[in-house]
Amino acid sequence: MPDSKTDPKILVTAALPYANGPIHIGHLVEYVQTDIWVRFQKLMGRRAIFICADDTHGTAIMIRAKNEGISEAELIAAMQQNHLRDFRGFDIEFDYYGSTNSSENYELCCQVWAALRQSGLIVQREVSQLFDPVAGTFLADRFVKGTCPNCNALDQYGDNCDKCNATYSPTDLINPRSTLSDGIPEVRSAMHLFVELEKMHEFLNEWTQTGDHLQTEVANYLKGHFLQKPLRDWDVSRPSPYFGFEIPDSPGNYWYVWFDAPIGYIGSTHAWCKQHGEELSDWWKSESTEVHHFIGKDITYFHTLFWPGMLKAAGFTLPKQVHIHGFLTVGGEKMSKSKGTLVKAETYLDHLDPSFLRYFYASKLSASIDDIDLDINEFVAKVNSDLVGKLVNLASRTARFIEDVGLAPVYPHDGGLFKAAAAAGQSIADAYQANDYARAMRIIMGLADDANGFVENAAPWTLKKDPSQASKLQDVCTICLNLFRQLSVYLAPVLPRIAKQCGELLNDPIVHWDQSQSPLLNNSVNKFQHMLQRVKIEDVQKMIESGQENTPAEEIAATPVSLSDVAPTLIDSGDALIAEPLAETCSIEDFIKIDLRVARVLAAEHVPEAKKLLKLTLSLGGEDKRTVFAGIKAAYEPEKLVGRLVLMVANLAPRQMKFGLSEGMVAAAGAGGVEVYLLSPDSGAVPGHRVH
RNA sequence: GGCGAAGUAGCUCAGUUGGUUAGAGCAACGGCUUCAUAAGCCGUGGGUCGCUGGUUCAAGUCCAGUCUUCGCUACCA
Repeated sequence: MPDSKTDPKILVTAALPYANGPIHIGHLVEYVQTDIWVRFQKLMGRRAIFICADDTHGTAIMIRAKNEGISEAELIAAMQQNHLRDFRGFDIEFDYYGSTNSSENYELCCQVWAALRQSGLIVQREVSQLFDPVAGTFLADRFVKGTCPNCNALDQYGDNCDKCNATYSPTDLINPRSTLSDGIPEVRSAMHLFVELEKMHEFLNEWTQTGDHLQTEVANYLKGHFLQKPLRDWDVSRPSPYFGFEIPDSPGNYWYVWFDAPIGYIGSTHAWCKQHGEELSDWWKSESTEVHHFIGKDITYFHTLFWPGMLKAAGFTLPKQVHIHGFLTVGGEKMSKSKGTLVKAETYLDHLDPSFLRYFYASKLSASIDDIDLDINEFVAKVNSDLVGKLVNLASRTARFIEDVGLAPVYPHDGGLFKAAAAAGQSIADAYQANDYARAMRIIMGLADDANGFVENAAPWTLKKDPSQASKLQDVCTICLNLFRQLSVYLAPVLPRIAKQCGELLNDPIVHWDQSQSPLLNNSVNKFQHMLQRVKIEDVQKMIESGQENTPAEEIAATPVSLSDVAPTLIDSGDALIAEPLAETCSIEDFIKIDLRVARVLAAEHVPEAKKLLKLTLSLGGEDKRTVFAGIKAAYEPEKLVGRLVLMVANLAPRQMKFGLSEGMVAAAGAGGVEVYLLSPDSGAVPGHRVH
């Protein structure tokens, strides 16, 4: 009977996926990484639980539900089913998968909130924030530029000055401008609640810089970025309307989604506890619990400063470690929808075996926060060569020789192979524990090489031809299958399906790491069945193409039945609109002020020092030529632009940029970066035509 | 701009506290084998360890500088 008060317990979380979209292969880096770690802990016989949930609150969910004509509750319920199905498909095995929109989570939020109040960390104040009347939104500091009030440097951001390092409020800027619309922001005020994080500065300094809670590069990042100056107050409330939990002692205000999302780790644990007759305090207020968070580097700030601060203030168990990973790139580039490389979990599963991706990720993951790259050729080579050629082949080439007689009763002489591989178990385990799966895979595949070399020398196929060698044949195959089983144990965290198949082949389920330390004898051997198909590069290409061809309408058809059931009229996703809400209504007079013209690209060139800009020369016909700097470098090759027609804002006031004077603006849609799509007129339009 | 990280064979990467002719896998090439999912085994070729300088008996490994690449740059979810 385990004593939950004193036994060491390991609580593992992965970041909560946002209920605003499906899981894709980028997300899966983290869930696979975490799942491997948890499975490893369990295989070692440790008490570990894997807790996760959907992150369900916030403006984006609210707007999406509205656009789809369904309630938020319906939206997030459908999305959770979608997520759970994808995770199951990849053998991600949660002990509990909840929702931040649960009664348990609300209860915990209230607890944490009360503690923050009690510690005197919450302050309330009117926030005078710049509001962009053109874009119809409040402006974050980075979206306001103007003249530094301290040194009068031009073109400085709303929070601090590059030139003199002064920090100030965006409302202090001289001649502020919205970078969204170039409109003149106006000051509006609203009541907000803040956590005074600076009061925890000393604690956070110590927690982040000592005790191995973080990778060193992360600790350095925090030190260099945040901890050298006072920590800003954290704005944790949003005024109505907002989809979330209303703050009990502040009616009309809601907790900002980033407040209740991490508390979802605890809320979800609470729900699990109720199911299993456990006490929440044994897990989240206990010296004997190790809390491990796995996250991507994009949310470092929240998990390494706000979150430990909140936990500390509320008296919960602090994380033992926050394990931070990098992003996934495909073919060395950021994943992109238009290139088809932003592959949804569901699309992947339509074409390929989940074990491939689990193994591939494992072979690339280390404790570093560097990005990992999925190169299609490497993926195919690795899976076929390592998994099929080396690993599965061991069983495939020997099992059928001893289907009749089974494993030998005594472990034969194998030249020390099994013993050596058993000894390697410790370094493999160490590598798993340290998140260095790549190292673990290297060691394991080295052992598989040795095993295949043994088969080659022992040549069971020759022994088989001589009936007097039957016992020798049984010995050789017993050795080989035991080496295979040993590797299957080592790989069980990564490849649970192979472990299961190995257990079935040899009539002995793999349940514990220690099974790698002693051979299995005297068991019958079942008829060998293929364990993994080889992967064909055409299948991978088909997967990419099918993602690429997905028009928005098809995309909906590919989303779960439950979602299309509740929103049958859905055609396009609301993502784009959510990302950038509609601007304020404008009059026809306002619109007429903007003179849009068709223009031809006469020349296009790179600006060597600019990260994002291309220098374009545009013709409006006749002698009227304009130089325009456009932020489309990531999306377009200059050569391919020359000659084509574009739309330009022809009467925009010229703007002095670092690299020269820009005399207009080219019209384009998309989120920015690689996702930029220039607009073109239908054929017939000529340079100089005005757009009405 | 600031900060963080990386630059080692064609590709992906190992190289512990500085110590013999710098390693692995994949790819290439040559041979062997046929039990196995055209899998396996043996062997060969290929690197002035980004560049420059320094410390040292000794540097891929430490120090300084420099170049290149990538990522992050907070009230975004």
